[in-house]
Amino acid sequence: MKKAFHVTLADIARKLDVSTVTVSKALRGHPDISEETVRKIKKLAREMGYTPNRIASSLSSRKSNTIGVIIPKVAHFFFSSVIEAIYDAAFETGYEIILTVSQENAAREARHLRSLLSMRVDGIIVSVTEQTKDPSVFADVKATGVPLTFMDRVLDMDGYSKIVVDDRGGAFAATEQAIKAGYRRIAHLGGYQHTSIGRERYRGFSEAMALHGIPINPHWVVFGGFSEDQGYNGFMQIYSGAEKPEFVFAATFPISLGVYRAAERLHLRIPEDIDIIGFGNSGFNQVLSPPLTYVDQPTRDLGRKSLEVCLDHIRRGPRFQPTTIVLPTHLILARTGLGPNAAKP
Amino acid sequence: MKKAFHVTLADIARKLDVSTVTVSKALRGHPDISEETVRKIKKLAREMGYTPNRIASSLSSRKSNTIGVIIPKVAHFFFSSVIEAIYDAAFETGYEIILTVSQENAAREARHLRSLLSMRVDGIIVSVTEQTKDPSVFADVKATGVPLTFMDRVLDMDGYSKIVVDDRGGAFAATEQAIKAGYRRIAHLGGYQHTSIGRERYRGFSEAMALHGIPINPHWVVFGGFSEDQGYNGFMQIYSGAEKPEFVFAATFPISLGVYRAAERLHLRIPEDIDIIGFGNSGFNQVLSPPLTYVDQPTRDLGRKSLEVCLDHIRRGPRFQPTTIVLPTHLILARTGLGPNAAKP
DNA sequence: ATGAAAGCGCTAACAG
DNA sequence: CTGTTAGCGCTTTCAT
Repeated sequence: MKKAFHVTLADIARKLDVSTVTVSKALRGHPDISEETVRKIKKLAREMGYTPNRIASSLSSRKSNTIGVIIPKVAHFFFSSVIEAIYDAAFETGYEIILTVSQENAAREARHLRSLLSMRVDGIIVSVTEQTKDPSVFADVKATGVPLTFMDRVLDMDGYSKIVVDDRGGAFAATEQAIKAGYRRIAHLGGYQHTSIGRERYRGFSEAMALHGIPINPHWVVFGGFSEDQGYNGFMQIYSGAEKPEFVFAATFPISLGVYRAAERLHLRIPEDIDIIGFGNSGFNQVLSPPLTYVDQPTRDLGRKSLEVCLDHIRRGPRFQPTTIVLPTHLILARTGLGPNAAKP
Repeated sequence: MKKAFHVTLADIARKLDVSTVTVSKALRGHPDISEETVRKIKKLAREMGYTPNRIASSLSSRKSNTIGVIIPKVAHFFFSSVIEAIYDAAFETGYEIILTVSQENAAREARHLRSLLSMRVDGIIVSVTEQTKDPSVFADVKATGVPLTFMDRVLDMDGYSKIVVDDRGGAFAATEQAIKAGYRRIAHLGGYQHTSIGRERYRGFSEAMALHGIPINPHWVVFGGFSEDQGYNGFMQIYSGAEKPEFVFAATFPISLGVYRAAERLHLRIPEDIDIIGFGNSGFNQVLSPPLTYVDQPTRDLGRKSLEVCLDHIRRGPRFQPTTIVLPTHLILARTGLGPNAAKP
């Protein structure tokens, strides 16, 4: 046996003394062919171990039945959870997913985008990196006419749909919860302000502060990225100041984790010395020590909805009207004793 | 503008009054073409926004430059971490990954396998589901000549490589650690015994028990699957018996989590009432309450190595000699006080 | 150094 | 119902 062997339509056609077209139609369930022939063809195809060549089929039909996805990370609960939902939804519709991982690197993101275009995916779903500022790469996609859907971390471009969660509302609720619990010395560890979620979460935070007439201490606000290390460093920076906060609103789960680590390092007890609310679940927020109160994001809905909208765009073509969908977030209280009163009885 | 517009080699050729062959060669850096022409062609290609059509290229060249991957889950630290490593390695080599997710479902796994074959991937990496018993689906792949590499959860078939971690050694070390700490009433929450990792981890466990002359209490061994719920149920079942263990060796991280949940439910303190060692990291084993001692798996190495071996198989073709690579595991002690003596001073 | 010819395996359009 | 004719966009000989 040579390199790789595959049975073709022609192989089947020859044996049955029919044309490849007949075989093609029969196998795809085209109504043209008689039941009798269909049965014979399908049987032989199975016996010969026929595997349709999707590459040839795509070239000919000018559609690949694939959706390209670009995300910043995989090994994070949030993204892996969204991805899993996208995969489940795609499986149901028969589409295949071409996933690419930008690793929070804008240059890599751009390369993946080109690659997906090269692979002639029928649509693209992208959650941009934390560095992405230049929308021109995405503007190029427009010239190709390939539908694109932004998810969670979006760019402000028209012509494309955006599926996001209610970042501002979630941040507002978290901050307000802290205020209502009695905290006044409130810090915020946020993401970069050029990212949509970084901006929106900060906005929710500051709106809640303003509404309750609490001034924001600029030394207590750090926009240092979404990662655990950045959360750790950010908290260290804040806590190295003369004035110490008693509460932190962390913009992502990894940031929260960084705060936990920093607190341990500084021998601060949570929530007695420093209390915290995070954004995003990890699957074990409840098992952390202490359990972490957080803003829950509907990750599965995000995934499913993104794919749904993307497919819709593909099907409708140019007639498609881009939409922006904002999915609700929910504050999940991990423990009852939040607040300075509860903490220091 | 119509559906989707893409510049072709012919478009470029026409403008420059050369043949498509020349353009194709120039763009691929074929030595045939003069520097002069190459420059002109590349320049125009860029200006016209040419994106090579990989589908056409694949059909023609009979290689897709893609690797198919089948894994049981994404939203789990272990798998998402392995995947991320595969993606990084693939990015460096210019291969694209076609990831599929079986969701621990053997039927779905089989469908994904066919799909990958249809997409004419150049190689396949698979970690089988916890249900997978029938190797015939994978035997079919052999007829196609497409290289396949098993990863972590493997099937015993020859002709294919296997990249695994030292499950038995890790399980042995964990169990022995417990024994040395003074525990005797030792339970095991394991995976199904028809899976490679379920078997190997149990084997390591029983070998350690045997070596130290500790009889295995059959009521304290449950083979109930790898998930959190299954861990929870398994522990509940064990603990509902008359005799209670004082230590559990959990075969996966989710199982450990299930034990944490069950312990909380039963108002058991860890480690005072029930101590535990798990298998696999989650990224926050240290932040759990209490921190979890565990057998660490080299997830990134698993991913990189699998891709490496797969590419090797592709390059060498039939001359390739399948290998089995066993990567070392390490016991990571989360706290010093493991053991009944430490726990009850 | 360049190009003409011949397909890769399949599907769309149209005839019969 | 079935088949013929033409490609899809690219690469691979093999001439020139």
